Order: sequence, then structure tokens, then C-alpha cells
Amino acid sequence: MTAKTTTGPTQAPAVPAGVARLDQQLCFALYSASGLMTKLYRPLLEPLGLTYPQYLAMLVIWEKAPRTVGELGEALGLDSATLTPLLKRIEAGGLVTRRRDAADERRVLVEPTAKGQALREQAKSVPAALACQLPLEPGELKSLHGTLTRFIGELRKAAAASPDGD
Amino acid sequence: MTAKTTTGPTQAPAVPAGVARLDQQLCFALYSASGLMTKLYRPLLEPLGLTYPQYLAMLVIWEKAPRTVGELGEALGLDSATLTPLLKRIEAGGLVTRRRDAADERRVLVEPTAKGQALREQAKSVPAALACQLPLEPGELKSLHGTLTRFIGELRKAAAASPDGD
DNA sequence: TACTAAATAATCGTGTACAATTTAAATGGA
DNA sequence: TCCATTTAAATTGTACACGATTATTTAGTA
Repeated sequence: MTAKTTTGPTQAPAVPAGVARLDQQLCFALYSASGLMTKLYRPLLEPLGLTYPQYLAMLVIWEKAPRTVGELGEALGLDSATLTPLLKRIEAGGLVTRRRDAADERRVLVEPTAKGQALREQAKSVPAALACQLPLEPGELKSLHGTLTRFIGELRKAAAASPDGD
Repeated sequence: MTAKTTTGPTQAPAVPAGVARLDQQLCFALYSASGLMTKLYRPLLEPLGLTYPQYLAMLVIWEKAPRTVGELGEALGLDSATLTPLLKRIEAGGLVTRRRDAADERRVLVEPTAKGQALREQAKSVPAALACQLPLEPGELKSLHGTLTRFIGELRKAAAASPDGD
């Protein structure tokens, strides 16, 4: 059903050939898988008082702090319009502090509080708990992850190359 | 607290071992890849006046109509809280109609208008245009898609089995 | 020094997402 | 027939997500 010319004189079939079926689209597969994974995380993160994007932000902050908003955005692929309110929420929850960098007043430094550090201990059990629920073989997960990582690298290059459709 | 006792006499390494590094997480890879793909679609969909979720909804509607809100939600993995406003927006754009099913007044039937059908022709070029920008070999894409599809099927089962953490 | 350009967050407006609740309609008994 | 139960959408409240703009600060340069 691929090599059809569809330029014949007769009425073209009113067709699945033109618009790809939803379930055949890689993009939709990524979209669905991402949403389902977020749902799997939810019950694990709820006891910690974190949403999934907040958990990702905390992972980056735990890894190295203080970090600027820009650095967090780089690591997470998010911009300040998304991060600023998210960081304000976890600040309101007492997990991080935000302060202007005295050396460069344009920057805002984000750092975990004692409570934020303590949460790290609880959070350690999350990846293992989640892994138990993943339905693929470890080898397959590894392979999937590897392919995705390469894919993401290429997509980022592509996005950087034509951010504007130039 | 799976294998490591962490009660050893020496200071446990202050470590990447506990909290998985962000770039090693499959879940984050899915999250990033999904976001990047949406960005790739944006410039292709903008001329059509559609966002990416709206495009997905139109794909389902083009495939078979009329469809109820519930059927669309099933196909897309979204619930009425997300779909109702989305459908109202594309209705406001003149692409679909929404009406109560006379046979069962609880249901709402969604159907493309003539304008919505016409848009389908323009939309046909989108998948090919996008495919050109994808950075992996066709074989790899196929394999990635296959793995994801299986993964999604299993995740859905898992989500259905314990929607509640029972 | 004064003045432009670049960098950095924050803000604004629109559009998803989802849990929980509400409203309305259909269904299945007593 | 009447009523409890179930089903289907819509609504409410909170939280992302991003394009575009704005405000502030720093850096660069004549």
C-alpha cells in the first residue's frame, strides 16, 4: 500500500494510504508511551509530594547545586516560562531556595534545602519500584533506551539547526 | 532498600548509585523524545491551523466518523476533561461539528465538516515531510516503533490492572 | 563615559493534561 | 412505576508547556 501512484483517472480510494493510521505513527507512540510512563510514576511520587516534572527537576538539582534556571532548562529541555513557576511551587513546598546570584544579578540560583536533601533519601527507592513495573525484558529496555538516546541527540541537532523553519 | 544494606561502618559513597542519573532514565528519554517530536511537527501543522494534539484528534476523526467523545478518548488515551475543550476549539475553527446522539442523549457525536474534510488533503503531506527530518535509518525507526508499540500495550495492561495502586 | 547589544529570568496568553466532582441520561431491578 | 446504579460528558482546580514579549543586568565598544 505504499507505491500507489493515486494519480489515476478513476476516483482515488478514499483512503488509509494518504493519512497515516494513528497506530502506525512513531510520534504518537512516543506521545502515548510518555503519558503512560508518567501515570506509572504518579502513585510513586505522590507520597513525596512531587509531580513528575518536579521530580525530574529535583533529580537535576540533587545531582549538582546550586544551578541556575538556565542550566536546569538546558538539562531538562524546558525554558524559563515552564521552569519559573515550577520552581516557585517546589520552593513553596520548602524543597529548594531561589536567590539572585550576587556575582551576576541576572542569574537565579536554585539549591535544595535540608528538607529537599532529606527527600532524596526517600526518592532513592523510586527508580527500582518503577523498574519492577516495566513490562519489557531488561535487555529490551536497554536497547530501547539506547535507540531513544541516539534519536534524541539527533533531534536536538535538527531542532537547533532549524528552530525557525529557515 | 533492595540489595544494599547501607548500614556499613564506612560512609556510603555520596553517590550517583542511589538516584539514577537523569540521562540514564528511559522515562526521561521518552519524555524528551516526545517533546522534541512535537516541536518538529509544529512548523508543519501551523499552516493547517492545528496543534499536535488537535492533529492527532483529526487523524482519528478522519479515519472514521462520526465518533463519540469516549471513542476518541479511547483512541488517543485522553479523557473528556482534555478532549471536550480541545474539540470545542476545533469546532470553533469550523473543522468539526459536535451534537448529541439522538439515540442516546448522553453521547456526543463528533464529525468533520466540509472544511475539516478539505484539510485532510493538505494534511496528507505532513507525515512524509516529517519523515524526511527524522534522523534514524528507516529500519531503526521501524524497530523503535515496534518496540514502543509492544511497550505501550503492556503499559496499558499494567495501568488497567492497578489504576488505583490496589 | 555613554550607548548599544547580548544574556537571563520573569511574565503573558493559549493550549494541553488529569484527578475529582457534577449533571444528565439510560438501565435494571423491586 | 419508582428508584438505585451505571454510563457519558462537562466542569472545576491545579500543573505543565511553549511562543512571544518585557525588564533587568552585564558586556562590548567607540
